[in-house]
Amino acid sequence: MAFDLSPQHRVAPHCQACPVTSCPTRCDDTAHTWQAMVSLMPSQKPGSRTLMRAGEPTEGLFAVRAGCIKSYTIDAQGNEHVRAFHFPGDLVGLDSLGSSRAAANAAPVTPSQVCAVPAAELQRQMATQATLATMLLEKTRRELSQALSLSGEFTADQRVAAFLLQVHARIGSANVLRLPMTRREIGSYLRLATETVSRVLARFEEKGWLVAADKRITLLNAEALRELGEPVGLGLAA
Amino acid sequence: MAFDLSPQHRVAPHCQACPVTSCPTRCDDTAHTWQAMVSLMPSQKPGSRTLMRAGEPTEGLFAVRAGCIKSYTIDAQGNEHVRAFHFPGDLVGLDSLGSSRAAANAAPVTPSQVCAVPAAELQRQMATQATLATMLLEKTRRELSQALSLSGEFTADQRVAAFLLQVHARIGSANVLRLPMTRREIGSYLRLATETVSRVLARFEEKGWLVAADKRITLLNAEALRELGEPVGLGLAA
DNA sequence: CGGTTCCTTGAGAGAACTCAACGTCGGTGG
DNA sequence: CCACCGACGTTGAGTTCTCTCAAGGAACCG
Repeated sequence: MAFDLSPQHRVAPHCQACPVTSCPTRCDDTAHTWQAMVSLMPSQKPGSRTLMRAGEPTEGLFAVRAGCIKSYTIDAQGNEHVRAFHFPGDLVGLDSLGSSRAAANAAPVTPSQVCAVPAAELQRQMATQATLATMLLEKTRRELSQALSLSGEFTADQRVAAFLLQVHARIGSANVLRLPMTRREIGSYLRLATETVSRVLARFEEKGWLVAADKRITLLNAEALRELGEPVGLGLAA
Repeated sequence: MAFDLSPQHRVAPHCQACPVTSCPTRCDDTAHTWQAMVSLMPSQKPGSRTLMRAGEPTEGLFAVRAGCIKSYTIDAQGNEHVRAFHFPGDLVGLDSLGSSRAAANAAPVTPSQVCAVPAAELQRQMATQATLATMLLEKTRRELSQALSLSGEFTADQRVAAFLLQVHARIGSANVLRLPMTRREIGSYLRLATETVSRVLARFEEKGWLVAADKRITLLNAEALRELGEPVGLGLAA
C-alpha cells in the first residue's frame, strides 16, 4: 500500500489536544476512534512517504493537522502537475472520495502531520449520518468553487498575487509569510514556469510590494496585491 | 427572482416519461413532487431567461432534461467566462449548493428544458436521506475532478480536441456532432480567443481529422483527436 | 568537499493574443 | 420585398506574454 499505517508511525489522534479546532474529523478520542495520526517527512526520492497514489485503490481521506500536503498528477512525460496545496484543517482526497481509484497523488511538502480516515469506515458513517455527508459535500463544493476560479484566464502577476494572499490567509502571520513549497511547485500549481514565478516575485519586489528572501516573504503592500489578484477569487471563495 | 417559476412555464415533471433515465432527481411523480419542469429559450438580451445569477440567493439545483445550459461569471470588464456546459442528465448549481449566494450565472445556450429543485426542499431531504447527500457528493466530486483536469497546462489543440470528444460523448451520434454553443463560448470555456478556436478547427480540417461546417462537426479521425486530447482527461473523468 | 536541488537572471523563440477586415446569416423594420 | 443591423465565423498581420534554453551562485546533504 502507498500509505504505511504501521505502528511506529501510528499515534492516537488526541483530537481534544489538536490545534486544528475546525477539523472535520474531530472526535472525542475515547469513543469511536476511526482515525490515526501520522507524521510525515518530505522525501527527495519520488514515491516514498506518499499518502495517495493516482490509480491505486482509494484508501480514504486525510485531514491535515500540521504542515503542508500537495496533491498532484504525473503526465506522460513524467512532469509533475500540482493540483492543490492542503493546509491544516483541509481534507486531502475529496476528489477521489466515492471513486474506487485515487485521482491524484498526495505527498507532504514539508514535515507534516495528518489524520488518516479509512474509506470503509467513512462509507459506513456516511450511510447513517447525513450530517457527515453534508459536511463533506460542503467541503467538496468549496474545492470545486476554488478550482473553477483558478481555471480562469489570468496573467502571471495576477496568479502569483492571488496565491501569495491565499497562502498568507491560511498560514501567514501579520505581514510575514513563509512559503512551504518550492518555486517549481508554485509554478506547477499556477501553470507558470519556475522562472516566471521568480521573475514575478522580483517584479513585485521592484515595485516595493514585498520583500522575497527565498521562502520568506514580507508583504509591504498587501492592498496592491489584493487589487491585482482579486479577480482570481482564490481568497474570497464563498 | 432570477428564475421565474410562473405557471405559464411550469409543467409537472413526468419523470416516468422523461428521456433522461439517469436523472438524479427522478421521482415517481405521484408521490412527493418536489420539482417542476421549465422550458427555456436563449435570449440575446443578457439577463432574460436566466436560471441563476451570481451573488443572488441560491434558489436550488436544476436538472437538465434537454438542451444545453452554460454556467458563467462576468468579470470586472464585463467579459463572460464560461465555467461549464451542462447537458441532459447534468445538475446545474452544485458549486452553489450549500452556499447562501450563487457562485455563478446560468443560462440556456440553446432551447432547453430543466427541472428545478428548490434549495429548501433539497436541504430537508438531505437531512434525512443520506443517499441523496451521497449522490450529490459524488456528482460534485466528478465536477471537481473534471475542473482540476481542465485547469492543467495544455495547448490550444489539445483543449479543443478534448472538448470535441467530450461533447461528442455527451450529445453526439455516430461520427457527427452538433455544437450547441458559439466559438466565443467555446473559447471562453477553454481559455482561448475566438479566433484561436476557429484556427484550430481549420488546422484539424486541413489534417483531415474532421469537417467543420459551422456548428456541425463530422469526425473523420476520432482516434487522432483522442490521442491528442487524452492528457486533458476531460472524457475519462473517473 | 562533490553532487544535487533550488533560485535567479539573461537572451531568444514561439504559441496565442489583439487588431482589423470581410463574408455570412438571421432578424427587424421601412 | 429588400435594405440594414448585429452577431457570428474566418483569415491575415503584427505584437506580446510566457516559455525554453542556458549559465551562474547559493544552500543543503551525504
